[in-house]
Amino acid sequence: MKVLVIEDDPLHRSYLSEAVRAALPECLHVIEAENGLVGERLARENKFAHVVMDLQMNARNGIEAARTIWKERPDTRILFWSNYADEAYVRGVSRIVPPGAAYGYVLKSASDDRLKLALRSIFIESQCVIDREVRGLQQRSLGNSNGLTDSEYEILVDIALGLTDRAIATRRNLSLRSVQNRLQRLYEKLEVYYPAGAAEEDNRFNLRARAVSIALLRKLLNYSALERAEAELSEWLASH
Amino acid sequence: MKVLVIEDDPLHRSYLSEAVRAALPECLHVIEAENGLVGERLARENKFAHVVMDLQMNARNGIEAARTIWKERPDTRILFWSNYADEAYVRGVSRIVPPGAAYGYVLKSASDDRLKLALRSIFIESQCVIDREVRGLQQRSLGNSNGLTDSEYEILVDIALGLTDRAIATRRNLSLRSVQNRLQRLYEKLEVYYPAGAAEEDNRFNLRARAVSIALLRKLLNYSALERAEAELSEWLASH
DNA sequence: ATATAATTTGCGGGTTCCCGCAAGACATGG
DNA sequence: CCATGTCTTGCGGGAACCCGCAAATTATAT
Repeated sequence: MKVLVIEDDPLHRSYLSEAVRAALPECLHVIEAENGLVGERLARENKFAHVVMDLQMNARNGIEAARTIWKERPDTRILFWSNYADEAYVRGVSRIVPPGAAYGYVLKSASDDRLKLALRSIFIESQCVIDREVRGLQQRSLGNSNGLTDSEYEILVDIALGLTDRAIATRRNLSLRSVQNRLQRLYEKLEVYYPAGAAEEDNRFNLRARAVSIALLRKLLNYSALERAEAELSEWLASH
Repeated sequence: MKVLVIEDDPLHRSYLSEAVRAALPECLHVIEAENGLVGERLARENKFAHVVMDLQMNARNGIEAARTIWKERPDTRILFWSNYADEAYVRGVSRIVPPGAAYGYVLKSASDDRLKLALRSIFIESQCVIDREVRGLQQRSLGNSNGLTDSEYEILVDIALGLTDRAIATRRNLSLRSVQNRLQRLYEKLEVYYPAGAAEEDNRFNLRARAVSIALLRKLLNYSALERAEAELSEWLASH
């Protein structure tokens, strides 16, 4: 068995390699990559079936790397090892995992044992291992209670990118009014209207901008999500 | 000499303590804190004059911690050891450093030697040591060339928080038109208008929202800056 | 002190946003 | 089949945004 470790922090990288070697004595080779780009290349050249990677990396973000790896070999088993359980990350991962693939999401704050157990479960038993905290987010985002639906999340990203209603309408093939309709529901979900005990008559807030602000503060959005969305947008803009 | 180390990642924390001990043999005690809150408390109780800390921490962000530490003892020497040189961080630090205080800003990607040299320069020689990359940002943000002035940055933060023009006007003691004036200049600086070779007639972008988006992508703003601004805002809202 | 530049403010208007109302489209289930 | 619920679309209008123009104020420099 060979395992590819993709992580840009040197300390974390060596810790992770050590953990892999300890948890998987049957693992003969542990190869390290210091960012997503190198990771993608190594995965392609050496046909790794087992990968463990960070999500937040400078050169190329973990979600991007995972997407291309999975696109080329959908049966690759990937364990995400991240500092954060931002909903933006969790959504990003859920969006790209191929049907039936085995993957895992473990927080860096987890204990040594949890990490090693996860490594064995995923790479040996082909089982999905999702950190409890992360699991909670997934559930909540499915069950409507205070979680955004896909269409609401989509339009949230669109206004965060700075698109006008009209631009969103043409991009998503909707009428102008539908876009505004979805925005209304987004504003309700995000509780933009009366920010927890404020005055009633004066709207201090620009709803559109406030929605983005709240989403960022609640970590429904983060830098990496914006970055990906921006890339998709410029792609779409190019094809008019 | 006693040194206080504030860093929430265990691996980085022990690495940092080790570096301090190696660079400063005259240092008798190295005390560790695992987040900003604990760090503040220890600094207050033990009257540390030498602190090295991370900026991005969960419980309480490094900038907040540094502000309260400096407020209580302005002669404290603080070395910031951060993963990122986001302009948002650099601005945040510049804003709180007391006049004449010795401080440093070193990136985690710097070599062992650079870190140790910085530790000695600041703690022994009382000299400021700013990473070259960070220094570059500071210069650029002072020299107007493509950098935002303080008032432009201020209004950027205000629209990122989701305030209306009117709300900004009352908060900053300006007329409505002045607010919009500043916004115009902000939009010019951020190049919101014609995004590098797009169509001429159709404005796909909502300028206000796009400005925030661009600022986030360029790291003029980040989560921690937003968080601080939000705290200040709710304080101001309370006092009407 | 006077010229020059940069900010601030008011006015007016075109555009976009925000949304109530109401009618159609679509699915799900009895 | 109809009932019910969710989603979409059009219309219309009030509010907010964006900004050109021009006068007044303030800063900066020579």
